[in-house]
Amino acid sequence: MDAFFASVEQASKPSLRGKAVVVGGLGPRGVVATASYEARVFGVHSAMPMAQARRLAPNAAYLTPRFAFYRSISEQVLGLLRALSPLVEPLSLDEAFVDLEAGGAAWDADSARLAGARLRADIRAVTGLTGSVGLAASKMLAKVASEKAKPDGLVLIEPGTERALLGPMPVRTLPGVGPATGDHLRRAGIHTVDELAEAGEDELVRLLGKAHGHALYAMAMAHDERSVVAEREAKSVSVEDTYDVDIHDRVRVGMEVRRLADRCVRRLRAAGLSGRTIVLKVRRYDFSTLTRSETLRGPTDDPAVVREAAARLLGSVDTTGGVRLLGVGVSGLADYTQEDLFAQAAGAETESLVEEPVRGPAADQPAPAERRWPAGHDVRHAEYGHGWVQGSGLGRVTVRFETPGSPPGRIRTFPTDDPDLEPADPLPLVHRILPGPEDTALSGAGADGRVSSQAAVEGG
DNA sequence: TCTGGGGTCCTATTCCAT
DNA sequence: TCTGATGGAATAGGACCC
Repeated sequence: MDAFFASVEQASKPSLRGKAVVVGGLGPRGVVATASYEARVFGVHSAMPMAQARRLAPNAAYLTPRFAFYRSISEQVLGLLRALSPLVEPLSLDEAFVDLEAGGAAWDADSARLAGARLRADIRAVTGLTGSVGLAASKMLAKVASEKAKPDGLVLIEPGTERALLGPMPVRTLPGVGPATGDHLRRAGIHTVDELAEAGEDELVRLLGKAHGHALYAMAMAHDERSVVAEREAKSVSVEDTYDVDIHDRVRVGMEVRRLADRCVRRLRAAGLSGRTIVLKVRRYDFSTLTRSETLRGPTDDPAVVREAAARLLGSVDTTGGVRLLGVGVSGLADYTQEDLFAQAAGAETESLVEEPVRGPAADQPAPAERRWPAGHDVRHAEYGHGWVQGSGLGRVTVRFETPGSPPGRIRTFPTDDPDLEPADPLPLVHRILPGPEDTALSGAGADGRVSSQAAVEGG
């Protein structure tokens, strides 16, 4: 999906269409999650500190992400992909691999192109958003193709043309080559994919280590046999918070670690999992990051056990000077049903004591006397109807009243505690006009394939 | 300028068991 | 019993991805 978060916001909010939109954390230490293409013109891009984005594009709209809404749209798109093939591998909310051949949706270049074009049209019809499609014989090449395709395009890499296409590209275009590997290679005089191939496998292994070296050489040769795997099981669950200002107080640090442990356990349980290894993450005032971990005798999903382990781990790190981020994670995951019976029995008493305060809504936020109005989130006003928060502060909240189907709306300002104003759920982006059954049916032309064909639907 | 949150995978080191 | 080789698990850190 193209500039996914920002595009969703533009589709939701008519007044933002064609304008610079930046979605990300709005706190003093936020970073950009997605910038609309209009905002990218000013040099704003993902992972950039928000403060810098604001200097570059002071007039852009700045919004906090609405992950639940993005997830629901992502599910709609995944539904379209699964109609093409049972082999769909999501990479993130806005990106997935599809094995078109396995689904019989494509068997050669022409049928793949057709399926890709149909898919793009269907994505637009169902979500109102644009997606880009990369078609090629492997995951790696499909990804490269989808990068070239966006925004709002389709690129197919013809079998046989792969090496010629990749050769002149900078090494950084290969997935898995980030800043560190890029620098490493540059210092060795390797700038393009051709130069990677020329360097040879042994040299790359010497430079980058065994796994990375072999993988990179294979990619440079346009060689990638990895298959599309539909269901990958989670290997870890973690939560972390960056604080607006560094925490110096040890007691406060301890409290935060406990809260994070509880949040992590709630996520763990919601997924029906338990885990054996508890990980504490600490980012200090100077951005140095360290982790400490402890492996239990068996998997647990007991909040008290995770809290205690996290607290023990905290004891082994020096936090003088201040802490900017804390995180708690659990890995070594097991099915909930494999839970140690002894721990469950023992937990029966402690848990009810322990968990109640955890679940309480007020447990996390000390005293949310004031209602929160995050920028970009939906609201409903008794008189003016549906709108979204443009901004808030100083006891006031500014709302723009408009909906996906309306013309750009008007702005009004209210006291933050106005009883007529309440948070609302997002409205669907596409108002369906009596959806006929064939509207979404889109089954790939049934046939079995020979030529391997992968598609990546991709965002940016 | 001042760096999020949620993950995956790889590497090096240490420890322990055989 | 001491020593060494080997290998797996645990631990810590780092690169990378969206």
